[in-house]
Amino acid sequence: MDDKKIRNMEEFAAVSGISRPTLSKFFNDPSSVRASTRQRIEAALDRYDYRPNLYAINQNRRLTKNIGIIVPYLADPFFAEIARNIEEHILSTGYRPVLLGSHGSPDQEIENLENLRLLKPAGVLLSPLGRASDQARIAAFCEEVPTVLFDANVGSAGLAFVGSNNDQSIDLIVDYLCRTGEPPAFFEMKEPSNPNAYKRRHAYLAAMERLNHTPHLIQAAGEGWEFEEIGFREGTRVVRDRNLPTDTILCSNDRLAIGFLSAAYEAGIRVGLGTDCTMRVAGHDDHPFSRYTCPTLTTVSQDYEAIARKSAETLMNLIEAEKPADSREETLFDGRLVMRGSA
Amino acid sequence: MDDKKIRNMEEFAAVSGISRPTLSKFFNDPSSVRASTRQRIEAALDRYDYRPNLYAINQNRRLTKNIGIIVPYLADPFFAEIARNIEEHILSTGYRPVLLGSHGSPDQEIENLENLRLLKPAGVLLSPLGRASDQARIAAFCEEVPTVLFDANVGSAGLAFVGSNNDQSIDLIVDYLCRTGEPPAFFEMKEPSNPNAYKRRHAYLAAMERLNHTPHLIQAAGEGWEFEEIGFREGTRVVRDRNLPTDTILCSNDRLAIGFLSAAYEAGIRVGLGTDCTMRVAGHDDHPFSRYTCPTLTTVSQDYEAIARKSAETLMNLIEAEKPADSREETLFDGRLVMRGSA
DNA sequence: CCTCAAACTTTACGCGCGTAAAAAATAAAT
DNA sequence: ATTTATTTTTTACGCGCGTAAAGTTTGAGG
Repeated sequence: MDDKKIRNMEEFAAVSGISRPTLSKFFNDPSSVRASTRQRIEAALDRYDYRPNLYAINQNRRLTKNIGIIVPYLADPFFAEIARNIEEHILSTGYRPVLLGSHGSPDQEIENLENLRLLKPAGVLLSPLGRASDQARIAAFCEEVPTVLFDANVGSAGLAFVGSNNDQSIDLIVDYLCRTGEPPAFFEMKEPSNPNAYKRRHAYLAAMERLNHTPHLIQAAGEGWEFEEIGFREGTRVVRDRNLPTDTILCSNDRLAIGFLSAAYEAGIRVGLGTDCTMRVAGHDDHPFSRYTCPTLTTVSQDYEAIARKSAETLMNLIEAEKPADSREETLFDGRLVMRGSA
Repeated sequence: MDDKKIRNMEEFAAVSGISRPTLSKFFNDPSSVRASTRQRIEAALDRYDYRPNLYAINQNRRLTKNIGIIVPYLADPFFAEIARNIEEHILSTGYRPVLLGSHGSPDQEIENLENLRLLKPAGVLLSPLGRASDQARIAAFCEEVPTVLFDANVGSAGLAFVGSNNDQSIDLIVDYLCRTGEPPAFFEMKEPSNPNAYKRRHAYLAAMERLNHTPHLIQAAGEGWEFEEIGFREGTRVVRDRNLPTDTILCSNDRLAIGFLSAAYEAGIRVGLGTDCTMRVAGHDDHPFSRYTCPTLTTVSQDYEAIARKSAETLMNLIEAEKPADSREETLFDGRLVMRGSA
């Protein structure tokens, strides 16, 4: 590695003996130059360390190789995990992922969109906050930038949607719970921030009706993304009052269930399937922590990997195709029952 | 909002009646123009929506307003949380945070550094992987870009370090555990990836010696960042073998403790302070989930907010000062005992 | 060896903005 | 009203790269 500093493509052209336009072609797509030329360039590249100026490259492009990824809450391992998966897929296609978290705040979400717009991204993968989102501005953004929504739908914004099939997954676990014990009550937030929560509520009601059981909703007050806290608080109330028509609780998501299980433990109530247990609790999502709750949490898995892959693939196809796409594709992945100790 | 599209600063100068160089000054620092001029510009800004081209702005700058933030593992809520705090501080100073996660991979860590270098950031806040990190390349990077390390130290790279005082915090909890029951054994990974883990081990040994107790290390095999999994696996073994000289376990971090508690629960061992409990378990970090374990986890808190604030402030000071800094500042924050149900 | 398409070189311009220098306008103080 | 310091305008150049056009070289196939 020669220590001479290469300041721009001109200088690199001089030392490598390749003309600047050819170098430019190479950096945009190495396979676009003759193999022998590529080798000469690559040889020069590891003698002199030169990388094209990112800002100069993108200044004249209408679109860059950036792909924006926005998730509502990075401190939630579910989203951190799915974001990680998406990043990998983006990288493997030669694009550059740019990850932004909205911290549960609609203002931050809009600001993230604004900042992304300045980056002139080729496309965006957006998991919106949901109910709190500024629908109009998200829709406006989607008009300008090819955007695929995942996990949560907001109106019909975006070119496509990838999520999980709440009808199927809730049906699955309600069915399981009814087959193996008392039919479940449904534990959720009264005013969920996430649209999936509404779908799950309806799916629960429908499943119970189908099985000829009386549904029972337990709705916790509370705002924001501190689901464990809310689950704990309301769970404490539920087990104290003991006026449930059932011993089985299906939580709208695992984070609520984690809080609920903690509350049950503190109250001295044994949860699970053993003869000494007086309650069953199930969740939804297969959250990374759900295998370490006490007892381990029976839940329905969301296929993180599949959602990440499909979202990324769909976006890349739309970008490469360049045509405005004939219709808005919606892909829903089925959940899989994960039987553990709690139900 | 007029619908006429403004394509560049030239056009915005035309419609706003302000010359381009003055606009340029304004966008770099609104307070650098006369108040009346600023008002005219701002008036124009909300009639026409124009934002300067990010790439053109940065092309001619040696440094940008970007601040890189690299954490070893974004799916760990501890790092997600601290990153969120740092982002807020950065934003409040008018800089732009760029968050990158290394996914526990040294290669990814180096790649993150490379990518950041292309962004010409004004500075970087780096929480390195630790033992697995490519020390030489990190040191080289720190020579080029003003970098402040946090959470984990790597050699003496970087202009400053901000972390927690493991000596103090471990001392604190060992002292507490010894005062209130049997002296603790120390549960950790045999070859921890994080340098804090080594400090904590030594702090434990020193504290036990000071209190005239025989130390006892329980070292779990395993690699990577799946600490709960490792804690669960090794915890299962520990409670099965039952050959401990003590009923008290101090875990090197909360994530190990979470796994350990789960293992104890599965084995039917009651952990906590009650008369029916046969074991005490404590952790370290005050991980976001530690208040929802069963029982709730007694631990030592790391002051997330303080570490985030101090890291950001230190970096900003170094950037504004521009002088190469006389010495490498190390700031360690004390832990605070968080007494919950497990010990 | 020749042919010819593909790949490369040379030359040149443009992108949107930073910024320097000199001239002009404005605001504050005498 | 005049002086003076501050701010703005005018003019002009440069940054590093994309890319178009025209000319030249390369190498595969006959």
